[in-house]
Amino acid sequence: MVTLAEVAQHAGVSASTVSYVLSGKRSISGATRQRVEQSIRELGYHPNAGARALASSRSNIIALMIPLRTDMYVPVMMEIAIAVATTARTHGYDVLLLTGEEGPDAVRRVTGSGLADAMILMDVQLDDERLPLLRGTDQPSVLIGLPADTTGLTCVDLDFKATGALCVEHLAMLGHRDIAVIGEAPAVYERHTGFAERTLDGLRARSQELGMRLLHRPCEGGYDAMAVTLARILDERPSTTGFVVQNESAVEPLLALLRQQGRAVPEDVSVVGICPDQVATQASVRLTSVSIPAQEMGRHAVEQLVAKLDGRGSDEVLLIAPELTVRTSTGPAPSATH
Amino acid sequence: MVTLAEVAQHAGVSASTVSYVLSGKRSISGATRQRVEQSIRELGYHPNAGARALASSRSNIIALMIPLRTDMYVPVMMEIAIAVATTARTHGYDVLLLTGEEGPDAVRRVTGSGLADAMILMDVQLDDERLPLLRGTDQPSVLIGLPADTTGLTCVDLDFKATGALCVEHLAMLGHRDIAVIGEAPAVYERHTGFAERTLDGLRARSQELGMRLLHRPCEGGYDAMAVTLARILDERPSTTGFVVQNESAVEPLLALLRQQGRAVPEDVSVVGICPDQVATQASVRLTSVSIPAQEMGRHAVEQLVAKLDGRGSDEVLLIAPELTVRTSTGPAPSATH
DNA sequence: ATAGGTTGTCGAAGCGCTTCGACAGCTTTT
DNA sequence: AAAAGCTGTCGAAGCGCTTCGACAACCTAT
Repeated sequence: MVTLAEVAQHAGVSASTVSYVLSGKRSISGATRQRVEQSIRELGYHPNAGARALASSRSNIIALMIPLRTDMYVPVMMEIAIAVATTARTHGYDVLLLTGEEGPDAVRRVTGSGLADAMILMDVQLDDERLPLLRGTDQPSVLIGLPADTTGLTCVDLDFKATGALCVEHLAMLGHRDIAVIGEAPAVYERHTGFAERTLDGLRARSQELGMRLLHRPCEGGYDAMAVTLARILDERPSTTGFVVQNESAVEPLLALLRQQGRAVPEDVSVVGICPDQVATQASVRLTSVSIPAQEMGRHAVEQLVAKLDGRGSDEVLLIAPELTVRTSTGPAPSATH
Repeated sequence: MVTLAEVAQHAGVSASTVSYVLSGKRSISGATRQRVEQSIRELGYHPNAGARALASSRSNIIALMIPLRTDMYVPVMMEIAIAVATTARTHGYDVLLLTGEEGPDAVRRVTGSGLADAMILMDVQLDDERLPLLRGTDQPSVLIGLPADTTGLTCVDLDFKATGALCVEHLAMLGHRDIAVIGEAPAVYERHTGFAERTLDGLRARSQELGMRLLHRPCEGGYDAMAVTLARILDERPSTTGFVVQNESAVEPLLALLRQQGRAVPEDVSVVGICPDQVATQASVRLTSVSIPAQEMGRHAVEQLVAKLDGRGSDEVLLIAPELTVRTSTGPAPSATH
């Protein structure tokens, strides 16, 4: 293991000079810099992370807490995680992966031990028990998702309320009057996950404003659960012509079931998805959808954090405006006179 | 920030004693231990990770390198990552998330800087460029996946060759003679990903032994790609009655297309999947499948690594025996006289 | 009673780095 | 020509922990 001191000796300078070459915190003459860089290369020197962390009280690590359960949005989580890791590297940070399992203890542990300089939390619940800890520490953090009370917190999320409204508007514009929402699994609502409730708010508020009738049914993913849910919906409200699907693992089952029942998409019923673009374009019908900007959220979260660590940046809530892409799963409502 | 020294003072012992209480590396009297533990609790002490790493040259971190691209097996990757993180925690380790993006450089960086004590590599290619580096260092590592040459390496993977054979055997037993394999995306084969080729080996070898005819076609995920591939297969070999699907994002499209063409599953054609159980049970037909034991692989990888770090353990290749679960997507081949 | 073991604790050295103050050698200002 | 300001470099202190050797204090055996 090559040390700073060895590099210094090899280059004929003092240890501190090498350190300053590395950090750029003091000016170094071109000649010296080159000599040092040459030695670093020749010796294959890598700064020791532990020593660096100890001396500077900076670990250059960002902790990312992902949910343990995989009952929703797995591809989204993965995309966010990858975006976080990639963006972090461009700023010289590495990413520590924490699972939700430890809960608040993980926050304490990471904060207390100086393992990470900052944290990103995913799968935030409306009244998340980790929040008091975040507020009580001076370690920067960013939430991906929105809790009930955001004071003193920095958050990024898709504007799910606007998303709900946008879906409704699109269907309204096409003349649909009775619409149904295929929601997330019941468990997601039970644990009060912000995005699910906010979407519903948006859907309800806008459909009321527009004089539409809306049915909301939670639904586990998969074919069987979807079959039951769809039957119930069509039984209760046979006039339903528009669907908004939030649970991405219900998308394909819904399309298959509709087909099976002889309901053509988009001629007889329209379907709008809230899902990553990949899901929308790979479905059996190219889905009109509001995409979930996973990458953007991950990237933004890291950049906020880096700004804070550099003393710039501040607490703020960024709600990304939803964008609806029209594909081939939505069309004019079948005329009522038909 | 509370330090060891403060705890020591508070408990009326020396710093080293506190350290030994924490590590258990020397025997400490019950009375002293309790006093120290009490002080730790009262002061809310957390050992500083950097200092610990520096002094002990152990970071208690395991690096996990996941693939950057998400063109395959996203849920599997996620499950492995979560299993790794969870298992690592039970052994006192944290997990550092690296993306494949940096390639071999990441290995050098982590090894050189002592950021992590060990690494787990996923998405290993037959002739992976990271392997020489692993062999050239004394840092323990485990591969999830199998390269061409495993000398000096520790690997875990599903026995994909046996998996291929098992799928063929199952279909053979049911009387199928002409079978088709829906493979991974062409890109996966182009970069020589071990598991894809090994599966194919197993499929080919066993079908030849059993006198079956086999067609293999790579296939991107999604409905459109699957439609093209299926049409080609049925055009070339209309007598095909058995399908083996390796690309999990082709499962549902295939089922939908078969249904659409009036081919009943399992009466007219049988389908075997190679995918996580969740995919198999959530499909529109409950899929007979060989499951991918993501959790088991993640857990085993960590345990191997921990064993190595403790001086136990050795290089070995663990191929997990495949298990085929019969569900409702396979049945006897339609009789030839029909 | 004495040599030889244990057991529990302490002090000090050091892990490899960052950073602060000092200062020599310049250049610029007055 | 002296004062003032830059630049580039160095030495030393110290970050918070682990670990090694030392050594009291006690417990066996002989």
